[in-house]
Formats: sequence, structure tokens, C-alpha cells
Amino acid sequence: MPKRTFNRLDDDKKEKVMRAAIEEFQAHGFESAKIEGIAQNAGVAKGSIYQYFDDKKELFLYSVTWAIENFMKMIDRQTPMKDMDVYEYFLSGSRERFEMIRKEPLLVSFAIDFTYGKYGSLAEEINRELKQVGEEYELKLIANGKKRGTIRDDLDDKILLLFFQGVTEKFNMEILAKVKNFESEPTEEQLVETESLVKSMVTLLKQGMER
Amino acid sequence: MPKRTFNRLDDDKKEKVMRAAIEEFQAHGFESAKIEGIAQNAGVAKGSIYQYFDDKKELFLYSVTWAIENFMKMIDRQTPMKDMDVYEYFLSGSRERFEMIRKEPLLVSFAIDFTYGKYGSLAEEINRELKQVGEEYELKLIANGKKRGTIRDDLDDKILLLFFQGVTEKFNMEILAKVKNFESEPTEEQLVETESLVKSMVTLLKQGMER
Amino acid sequence: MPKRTFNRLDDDKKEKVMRAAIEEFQAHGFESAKIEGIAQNAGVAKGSIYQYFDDKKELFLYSVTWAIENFMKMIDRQTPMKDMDVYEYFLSGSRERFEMIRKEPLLVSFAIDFTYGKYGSLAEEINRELKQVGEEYELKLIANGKKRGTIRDDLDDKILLLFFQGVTEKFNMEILAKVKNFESEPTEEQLVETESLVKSMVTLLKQGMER
Amino acid sequence: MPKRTFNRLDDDKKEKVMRAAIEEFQAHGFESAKIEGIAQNAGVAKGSIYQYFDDKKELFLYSVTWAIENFMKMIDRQTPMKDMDVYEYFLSGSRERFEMIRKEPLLVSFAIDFTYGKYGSLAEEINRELKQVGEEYELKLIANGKKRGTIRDDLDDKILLLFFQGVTEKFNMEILAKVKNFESEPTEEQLVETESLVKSMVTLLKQGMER
DNA sequence: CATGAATGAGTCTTCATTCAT
DNA sequence: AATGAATGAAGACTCATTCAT
Repeated sequence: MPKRTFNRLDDDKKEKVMRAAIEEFQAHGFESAKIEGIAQNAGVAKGSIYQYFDDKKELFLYSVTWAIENFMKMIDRQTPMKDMDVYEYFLSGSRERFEMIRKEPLLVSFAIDFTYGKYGSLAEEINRELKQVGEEYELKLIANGKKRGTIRDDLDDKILLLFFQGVTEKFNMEILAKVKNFESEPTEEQLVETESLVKSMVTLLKQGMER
Repeated sequence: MPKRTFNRLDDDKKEKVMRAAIEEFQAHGFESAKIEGIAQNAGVAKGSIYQYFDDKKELFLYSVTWAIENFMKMIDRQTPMKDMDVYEYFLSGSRERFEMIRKEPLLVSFAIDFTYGKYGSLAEEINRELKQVGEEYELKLIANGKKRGTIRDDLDDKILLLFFQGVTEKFNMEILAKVKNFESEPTEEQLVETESLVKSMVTLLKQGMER
Repeated sequence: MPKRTFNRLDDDKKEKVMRAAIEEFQAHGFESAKIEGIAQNAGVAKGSIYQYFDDKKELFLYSVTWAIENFMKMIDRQTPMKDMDVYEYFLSGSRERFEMIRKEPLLVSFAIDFTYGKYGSLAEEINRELKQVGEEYELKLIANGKKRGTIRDDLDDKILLLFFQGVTEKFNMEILAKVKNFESEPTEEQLVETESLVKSMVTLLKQGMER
Repeated sequence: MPKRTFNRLDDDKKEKVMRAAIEEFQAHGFESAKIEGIAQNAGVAKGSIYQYFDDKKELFLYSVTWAIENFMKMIDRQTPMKDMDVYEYFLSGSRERFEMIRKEPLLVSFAIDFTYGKYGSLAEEINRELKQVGEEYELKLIANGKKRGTIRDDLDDKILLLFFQGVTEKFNMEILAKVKNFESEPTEEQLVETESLVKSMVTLLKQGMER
């Protein structure tokens, strides 16, 4: 959705612009975000933004897209779960995930706020798609668990999904908040403490859903 | 925080204004909400709004206060839980709660959106207080459960709180969405179906937290 | 120019309203003066002001008229100058005039500001009349002086008028400022000091204009 | 105090904007002056004014500064008085000063109105400074006159200052009014008549203050 | 008549978007 | 393509004036 002009920019500049945009949207919301502010933070002229995008909404939409793409890239780089058990997955990769949050708190927060609907109906389509993809994936996990017999099969998948999402989202928020406060090099203590959150979550998730 | 002029209005008008405001804020967010729109929906002149409130922000703040107060009044009117077990509480009063949501979807949605942080930092103080009150209450429930032996005591209260909140919030959202679609007179089928959501939630909550 | 309603008010209230108006106009100028403010200071309802006067401008115009009338009344009560020499006049009645300023600083200041054109073209007619009356009087003084031989007759009356006005206005401003700072009971020292201002003025006036 | 954007404008435009502003303020006073009006007279869009100045008050403040600066420039260009006697000064440069007024009646009137306090307390600081500078200069003249023996030394400098200011201000107002009515090319008669005003003033000043 | 709530025209001001260089 | 000045639509807010009680 950006214009041709934007795509021709060198990657550094592109990134600078997108990060400036995300920062502004994240800090002030869509309405209060100022094009001027984004331009300044990106180190370009206000007019240039309009060489790159049709209008503010386009810029926002692409900010979402860009953030999610980069978010995905980071996740893909992590231990892929293949056939791994969900619980296993949560526990095994936690430190890498902490690291990711620590390095990219902006992207992570923005993506979360977006999926949580903080930007209203601005990008419903993307939002819907995103949710659907996540849900489908989680439903698969649940179906797998049922097959393996690790998840109770007396409850509807939809119900279990709600439970699963409720618990994981809440804990993830907490973890996000904790990790944002990490110094550049988190202490072992901090890491352990945060990991214990993950463990507790897994314990509760497991116990809640098991037969 | 409203001006004297507002307090002197007859209750009908007050309510009309507040509902118009909440509707506008809920529909468009704070920034995009137009005073003109609120005035029109309330059936008063733009200038009148300014006789009632200092400015847009004041109006918003009072909208929040008003919504929460009315919300509380409605809840108070419901089966008080006294010494009742939480699970018991969820199950017993559910139909009354459905009715409340059905009658006041606007207030309920607005209050929820607000507590979920959709209005940013506009009323942080109220938000904080509100969260605190809720949390304290829930922590008490958890402590009670531990004493009675119905809740596992190997996990920190804070952790159990996250679990509890995550699960209940998610299910409540789902219930809210369902109930909003009820016709003026919900069918028995709809009610049963929604009740079953509550039951499932309780089942999962219980199993997740029990020893 | 006030409405019938105003004239029917008892004198106390009339005065209260007029003083409130003058105070507001004096403090904020015509444009920034608020009807609400005047009403409050007068202890009446905003609407009442409109029972008394057609609009803000009318109120202003009458404020001017009222102030000048009262001003005149006060002056008339003072040593009338009859055939007295101007210089004599300035010197003889000064203490009474100080007292008048001390008692009615608001009226005096307002009248002066008005004649000085601080309210722009709002009441040109009154202004013009007022100036004319003053001028005619002063011109008479000058003519008299010339006849008596105490004023040089090689200069045009108009020129001498400018001189006379320039000097007296400037000194009067100074005196006004001084007297405004008097406590309720001015010390003899203060009085003497201010009187000396008058004496100096007379000296300079005399010497400037004499043959 | 203008924004960077204003300073970067070419001089013609800057001047056009400032003159439009001064004209509007002069004609209607601060409160009634409309930004829209200024913009139109300057031939720019309303919004542009806000690219140049933070708000109306800033624009007013700078109008004052700008007017005074230009006023000073014009005066500086005139016969400098060096060691000249004040009376000498008044008499010698009068035609140049008439010319200045004729060419820039707006600036002159605005500057005068401002120093006379017609704009209330909007720019007290500038006003105070301005007055102080003028006074100091005039006091020096008086002190010099006393030393040379051309001014009586039995009166306080402050008193003589009042006299001097009163007389010159009044005459200058009269001269201003006269000159404003000059056609583009004033007739010799007009010039002579106005010069005679200056002469009379000097005569009276001299006689009033001399030993 | 007094009151004070209701009204809406009129302004300032903001800022996304356009445009000339 | 980049820049930043120009534009004007849109919206918050004020307050003189009207009006219902």
C-alpha cells in the first residue's frame, strides 16, 4: 500500500520512517498522531511522508502490516515448534521470547495493542485476518491435545479456546510489562522470575484443560 | 465535575445528555467524538453542553464516572454474594446479569472498554482506582478459597489472580457479545446456550485452580 | 437610554449595577467585559441586565453618561470658581479634589480613560460633546487672561489651549496616580507633596503663558 | 517571537503581513481584530498566519515590536541631534518629520496609540521599556539645559519632565492629525502652517522652563 | 420582573493535505 | 524526489442575547 516512492527508498530510511510512525501512533493513538511528528522523528520532511503514502490512514495501515511482518519474522527465527507440545513450547523458548520483547518492545506493544482493538475499527480487515490465523492455529493445538488425550474432550473446542486465550493473553501482558523494565542486560534473577511466570501459566493451563 | 447548571437539570435530561455523550465516545473514541454530535443526540444546543461541562475532557471524565456509577447500581441490585462461593455466584445470578447487559449494552460496553484501556491515558486515576478495587476483591476471593482448601496453595496469589482475571475477562467478553445480539426477549434456547458458557467457565476456573 | 425597568429600580440597586459595569469595563475594556461578570458583581442575574438595557453597548454608553454625571456633580459641589483666576482655582481647591479622587477613583479613572479615547469609537458623540464643553470653558479662561493682560496675546488661542491642556492633563494624570495610592486617611505629608505638584504646575503654566 | 517560517519569508511578504496586522489592530483593537481579516488583507490564508505566529497575542506583540523598530529606523535616518539644543532640534528637522508621518501614518499612529496605553496590558513590558528609554533621554535634555543655564533650576527634574512631556505630546498629537490630512504632496501653505505649530510649541516650552 | 438555562453565530486554532520550488 | 510553505475544512469553545418559568 505504500507508493512506489517508498519502496525505492533504502532499507534504513524505510525502517526509520516506519518506526517513527509506529512510535507516534503507539504514543498518541491514530487521531492524535501528527504527521509532522512522524516526519520529524523519521528525519524527513512532512511532504515526503505524502510521497510515500496516500494519507494518514494508509500510513497507519502499513504500520500495522509492517509491525506484524517484522513480528512474524522474529518469531519464525525462534525454535519452531513443529510437533512440539504447546506447554513444551511455552517453556522451552521463553528466554528467546524475552529477548525479543526486550529488543523490540515497540513492535511487540504496538502489535498487541492493535490486536486488542485499541485502534478501533481502523483496520478491521487486517485485525480479523490476524485473529483468524491465530485462532486456527490455537484450535489445532487444542484438537491435537484432545487426540493425544492430554486435553479433556468433554468441552467444546471453542470453549477451550476461550480459556486458552484468556489465560495466555493475560500472562503475556504481565510478562511484557516485566520485560519492558529489563535493563539492556537483564539479570539472571529477573530472567528466572519471569520464567517462573511462564511456568505457573503452563501449570494452570494444563491443569485447567486436562482430563 | 459537571457545572452547577448540569446538576440542576431534571433527571431525564441529565440522563439523555450522558447517554448521548457515552454513545458518541463509545462509537468514535475521545478524539473523534464531536461535541456537536453529542449535543444533537441529546437534543440540546452545542452551547448547552458547555453550560454543563467545562470542556470535552470534563464531559468524558464524567461520562466514565456516570457509567460506572450506574453500572454499580445495577450490580448492587443483583443477588448480593455475601458469603457465597465465587463459582456459586457466577452460576446463580447469570440470568440477571444477562438481563442487565441486554438492557444496558451501552453502559456495559463503555465501562469495559474503559477499564481495558481503550481510552488511553485520559482518566488514568479513575482507571487505576477501579482496577484496584476489582483486584482487591478478587484477591480476597482467592485468599478465601485457599483457606477453605478449594484453591491450591502452592501458587502465589498474584499468579492465581492473573489466571482468574484472564479466564473471566475473556468469557465475559464472549458473553457480552452474545447477549448484545439477543432480541428484546431472548429465547430460552439463547439463555441456556449462554448459561452453558458460564458453566464451562466455572468448570475450567475451578479445575485450573483447585488443589 | 436605559429601559424603563432600570429607572424604576431603587437608587441603591441602580448604583450597584452602574458601578459593577464601570468596574468591568475599566478592568477589561469593552470587548472583554463580560455581561455575566457585571451581573455577578452587581448581585443580579445576567438576564436582569437585559431588562435594564438593550444590549452591551447601551450599557456601556450609559456607564459613560452616568460616570460623567456623577463626576460633574462632585465637581459642582466644590468651590465654584466664579470669577476666580484659573491659577487661583487650581491652588485653592486642590485638597477637595484630592479627596474626590480618593473617594471615587473608579469614576475618575473611567472618565479620564474615556476622554483619552481608550474605548475607541464606541461613544464618539458623547466624547466629542464632552471635549467641546471642556474646550469652550478653557478657551474662555484663556480669553479672559488675555483681556486681563495675564496671558500673552501674541499667540493664537488654539495654540495656548493646546499648551494649557497638555500641561494640565499630564499633571492631572500624575496627581491621579499619586492620590490613588493614598490610604483612607492621607498623611499631611502626602497632601503637601501632592499639593506641591499642583503648585509647580501652576508655576509652569503661568510662566509659559504670561507676557 | 515569530516562528522560523515567518523569518524565512521574503521581506515583501513579511512587510505585507505586518502592515495588515497593524492596520487591523489599529482599526479594531486587539479583541475585535480578526485573524481572518489580517490574513485577507495580507493576501494569505488564515492558516498561514499560524505558520508565522503562535497565536493572536504573539502576532500583536510582534506588531508592536515591528512598528517600533521601523519607527526608530526612520527617526535614525533623520538629522541626528548630536549636541543640538532641543528647541533647535524641534525646529530644524520638522519638515523631515512631517514627511515621515505623511509616509507612514499607520506606523506612527500605532506606535503612539500603543505608548498611550490604548492596548491595555497586552505588552506591558515593551511599553515600560519604551517609556523608560524616552524618559531617560528627556531627563538628560533637561539636565543639560540646567547646566547651560537655559532651564530654571528651582524645579525638580521630574516636574520639568512632566511639563515637557505634556506639552510635546499634546502638540505632537495635533501635528499628527494635521499631517495625516496632507495630500500626497502637501502645499507650502500647509507646511508653513504646521511648522508654525512647532514654533509656537517651542516658544511656550522655552518660556515655561527658562529661568 | 427576576432568573438562569438555552441558543448559535462567530472566532480562534489545528493539522491533514496540496503545491510550488 | 525532497522540502516546507500554503491552504482551508473542521471543530472546540465563548458569550451576547433570547426565552421559558
